[in-house]
Amino acid sequence: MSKSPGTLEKSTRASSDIPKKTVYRLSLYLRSLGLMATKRERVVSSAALASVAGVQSAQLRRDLAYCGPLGKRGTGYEVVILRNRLEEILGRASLQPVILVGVGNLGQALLSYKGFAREGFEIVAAFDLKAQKPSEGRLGIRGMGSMRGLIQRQEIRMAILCVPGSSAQSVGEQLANAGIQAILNFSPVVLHLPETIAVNNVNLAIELENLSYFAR
Amino acid sequence: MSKSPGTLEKSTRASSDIPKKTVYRLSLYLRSLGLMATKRERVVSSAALASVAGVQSAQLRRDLAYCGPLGKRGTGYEVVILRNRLEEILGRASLQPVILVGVGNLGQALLSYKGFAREGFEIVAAFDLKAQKPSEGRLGIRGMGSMRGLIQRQEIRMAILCVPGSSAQSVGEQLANAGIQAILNFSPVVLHLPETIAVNNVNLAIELENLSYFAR
DNA sequence: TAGATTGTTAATCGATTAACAATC
DNA sequence: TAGATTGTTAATCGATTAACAATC
Repeated sequence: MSKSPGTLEKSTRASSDIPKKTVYRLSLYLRSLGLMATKRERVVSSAALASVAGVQSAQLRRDLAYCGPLGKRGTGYEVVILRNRLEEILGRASLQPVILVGVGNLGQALLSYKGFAREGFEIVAAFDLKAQKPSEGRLGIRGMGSMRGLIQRQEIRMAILCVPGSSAQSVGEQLANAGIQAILNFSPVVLHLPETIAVNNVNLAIELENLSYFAR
Repeated sequence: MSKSPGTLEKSTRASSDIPKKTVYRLSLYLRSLGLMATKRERVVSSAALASVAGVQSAQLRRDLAYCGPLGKRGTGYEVVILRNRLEEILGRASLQPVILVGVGNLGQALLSYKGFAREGFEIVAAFDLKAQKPSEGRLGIRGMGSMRGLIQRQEIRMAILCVPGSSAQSVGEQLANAGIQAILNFSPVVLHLPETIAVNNVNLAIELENLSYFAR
């Protein structure tokens, strides 16, 4: 998933020693813990947390083992302590600046989506072939020419890629050359980039097509 | 993912005998073949097609083996024939009607996204707590009360779920009860539904969080 | 025929799960 | 102490890859 991917596996490159799939599930656990924290729940067992996150308890314990010993045998895990530890590991402490490239139909939609900000990611700039002046509360759209400079000046690490398939590879290369480390790729092609660049693919058309197969 | 997913595995339930991950990759191959067909390429080897799709040639051949013998030894695969066969298997011949539930920030964005239609999926109705009259070229938004009836009258099989996490489980159950077979779930919670319902999860916040981990 | 490439089997790899000793 | 639940090891399962015989 997707993985989904659903769906399916979607990315390349391992950075630390935590397996990619485990890292993904840590995010899942983190969200479930957030829910429990707001309900003022103090401790949670691996069985309970696993059930909310939709995994097996053995898998959850194995995943958490990568984060060091965090639970208390016979009792379970302290919700807030575990949450804080996962936030630390996933690097959620800091607000991450992100750029968005390709402001067509989907790009426009994602620009106006407030869910990213809510989770600690700020879209600091948007780029497209045709630049546009900023307007009432709307981020301006810059021409592609200024992309490289901005990435380097502001030390941006992450990009959301929403350009058409026909230009995705070339824009992906520009991003990589400018120093971008990680790309969330919504374009409908597989990018061929150096292994040091992490790429997660989200292909909405394939997700639907995939579902339609399983819906008979 | 990509889940890819990125990222991760994202769905439940097997319908036929083709593995879920293979089905997903078949969609990937289909898109690469489309590209080649427009370039008037006649035949393609497993090595060439695999490279475009970003997989190993052995994996591609194994995936295609589920679709029956399609290639010619010593030569490769005929682009158009293979494409047609994959479309047939994935059930892309027919246009699939889909409903969208939850027209908040992201739902609104997806409603205006034209990529779905381009791939053979038509959003035939949208639902939200607050109904809205249709306007200039814009689909009307119906109240939740009319959802069940419409699903059953029009025999809708697929739904895109964009409601907040707090109501996702309950709306998911309503969809399942009304006869929906497959759900593309954008809400940030794991749905607990009967195994007969296929669910693909797309969690944009987790995708970004996941990338930020690998971007150091 | 010689060269190329498929379809398929067997080997490898990695991820999930079961089981249980450690221990709170 | 008795009961519960973790952390971890070993067993299982599934998916990927390498290798090659079949064959165009």
